[in-house]
Amino acid sequence: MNNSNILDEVFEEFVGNTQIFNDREVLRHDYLPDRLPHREEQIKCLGQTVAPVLKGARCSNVFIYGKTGTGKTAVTKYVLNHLETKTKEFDSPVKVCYVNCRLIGTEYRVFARLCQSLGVFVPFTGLSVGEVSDRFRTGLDSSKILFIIVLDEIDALIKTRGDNLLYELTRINGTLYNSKVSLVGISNDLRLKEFLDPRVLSSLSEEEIVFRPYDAGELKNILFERVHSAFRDGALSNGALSLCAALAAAEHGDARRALDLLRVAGEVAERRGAKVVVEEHVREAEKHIEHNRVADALKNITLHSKLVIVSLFHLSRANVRRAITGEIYEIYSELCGELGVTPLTQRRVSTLVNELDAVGLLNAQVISMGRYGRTKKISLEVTRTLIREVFADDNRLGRLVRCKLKSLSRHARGGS
DNA sequence: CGTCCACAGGAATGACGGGCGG
DNA sequence: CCGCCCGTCATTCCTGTGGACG
Repeated sequence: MNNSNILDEVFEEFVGNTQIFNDREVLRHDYLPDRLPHREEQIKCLGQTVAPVLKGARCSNVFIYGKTGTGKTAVTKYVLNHLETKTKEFDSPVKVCYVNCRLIGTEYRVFARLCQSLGVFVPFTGLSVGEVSDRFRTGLDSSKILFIIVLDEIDALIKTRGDNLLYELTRINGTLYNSKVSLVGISNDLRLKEFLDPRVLSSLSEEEIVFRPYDAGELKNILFERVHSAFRDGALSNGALSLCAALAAAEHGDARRALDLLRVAGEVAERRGAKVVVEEHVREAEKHIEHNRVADALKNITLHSKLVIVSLFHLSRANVRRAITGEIYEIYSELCGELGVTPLTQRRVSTLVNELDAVGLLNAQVISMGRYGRTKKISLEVTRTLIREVFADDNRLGRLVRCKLKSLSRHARGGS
């Protein structure tokens, strides 16, 4: 076969590939469609709540909650986008600022973000929180507006930083003369209320909107809405569509998940050179997504967290299914020795374990062994094959994964 | 029924790299 | 340049505790 034949094949394949998608962007979960099925009620409710700003009055604070992928962010953005275009029509002094608290991360940066949206300059570090908050306050008051602040994924911020920020924001109106603030808080966690100061809670939830999970039928409709623009005609089988909806419904009623499944299934089909996306591609997509999620998580943790994982890897290889903190720390220390790195304290490793638990790379449970103390039983939530695969690229870690450990010989017998 | 293990996990503190305003 | 503050990571010190064992 000569070279031009090979190229012909490659090109042929690529051209064949375009059979599946029309526009895959439509399937991204951050894509904002112009219709949001099964959320009419919430749209109406939020719309009614914010409407007063069109007449120059402050609107009530709103507290929105529901699990991931139930459309909270989409509905909020949808309503506020429409509100903003309306305000231009009416020429009302309304401004909206959307903040994702999980990405922004700290109180300081939230204030910085708010300042930035008002055109007030603040350095991204260097000032005291009080200073930034003052600048925000004066900047806000002098711009004479109705300011709507959307705090998305508010639970992430509160769990790590407390409700200080919310407390200040809910009270800020008392110190303003020319401007007013309204808050829209969005939380994935229903129990968030328990973490909040009652005063903050009552002020924040002047209005409440609940987003229930979608059921399989609703998910199917949501997907269906986007299928026409996303896929070529006939490139998606009905079975594949239903399966995506069913799988996502079984999990949390998570639309984001359903969209991801559908998009990846399409990509799988494309790569296989198939003309139609079928159930099997969806199953494949499911594995694919999970695999990537875990591999990414493994890559994006610090060296010491990786060493904790490698410790568990070795224990699990020696048939210790559920290790305890002490065992892990021992092996971890040895691994550090191998690398010539000074080990962290057990206290620190303990919180690393908790963090890894939260990400889902391992499972940690506090248990009491009575006479023999109180500790955490820790087990790996990742297959050993995947760990080998991910760490193989890394020189040092690859060696650690392959090597034999002295301290392990003692545990090898014990088992359990 | 008390003891006591092997830690859990909170609080205080510090080192460090970044960046301020004066 | 200085003194100050930030967030992050880590250490040190600490008090708390479920339940098997004696």
